[in-house]
Amino acid sequence: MRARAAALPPDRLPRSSPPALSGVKLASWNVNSLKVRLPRLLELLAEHRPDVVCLQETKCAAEAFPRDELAGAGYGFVEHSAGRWNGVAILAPDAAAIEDVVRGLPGEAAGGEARYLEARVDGMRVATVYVPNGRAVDDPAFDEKLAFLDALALRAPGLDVLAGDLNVTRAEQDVYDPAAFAGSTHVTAAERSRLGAIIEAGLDDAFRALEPEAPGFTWWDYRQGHFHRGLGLRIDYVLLAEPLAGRLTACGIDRSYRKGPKPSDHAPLLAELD
DNA sequence: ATGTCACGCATGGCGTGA
Repeated sequence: MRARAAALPPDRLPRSSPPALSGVKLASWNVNSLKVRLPRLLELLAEHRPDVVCLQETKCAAEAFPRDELAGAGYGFVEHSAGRWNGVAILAPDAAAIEDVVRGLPGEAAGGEARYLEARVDGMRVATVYVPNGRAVDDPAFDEKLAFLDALALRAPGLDVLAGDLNVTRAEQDVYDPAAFAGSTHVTAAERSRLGAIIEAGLDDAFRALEPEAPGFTWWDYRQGHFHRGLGLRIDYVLLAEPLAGRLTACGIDRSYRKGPKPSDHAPLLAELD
């Protein structure tokens, strides 16, 4: 190795020390129960070694968090939890590097639902979010979903990274069969315009920025073999403000975590910055 | 084709949410 390197012209010699700026790897995953998904999460941490992990639907009370197991995997965390429902968390290898934690989204109607958590990690203002499902367009929960998205758009300019389950498809290409979703939540103009406002606030859609054509589904219904039939939705996002957006080098969905034992109905989304 | 999964209790079966 040394002999080969020494044969290179001086300007192409390898650096004698690592570059001052190293890459950053981000992950976002709706785990649909941290307790049930812990083995798969530990698998993901070992395989990808992300620098920041945004989790949603932990469904885990704060006192029940698997602190020791995560520490054993080399991760610290902060969480915002509401017992059996919802729940979000941010993980990072150095717990002390997770600072200025804010639980809850300013302006949200039901802060006790534990759908939003912010922290500064490695100098980045990072938020993890689990937007309300909305149930049905004629349900009061749908109006609450729209109000939550409005509040998110107001907060967006203060963020460097917004990652999570937005429960909205950005466009028709993010839906396996738009006809099958006629009249449903997740595809309406009201929801999409609000997601558009979040992006317009300065947060780039990392996956779509790199993959203009790929479906990029992140969720598949557990029923009817939808995953194996390719019937999914793109409802999970990593959104990046500048200058991070300009450093984006890769973004993808690791569908292997939607397979195998005890999968979540969501697959993790991974992004790399140089 | 409301066909799966996860929660927690009115716990070994059901209501609720997704």
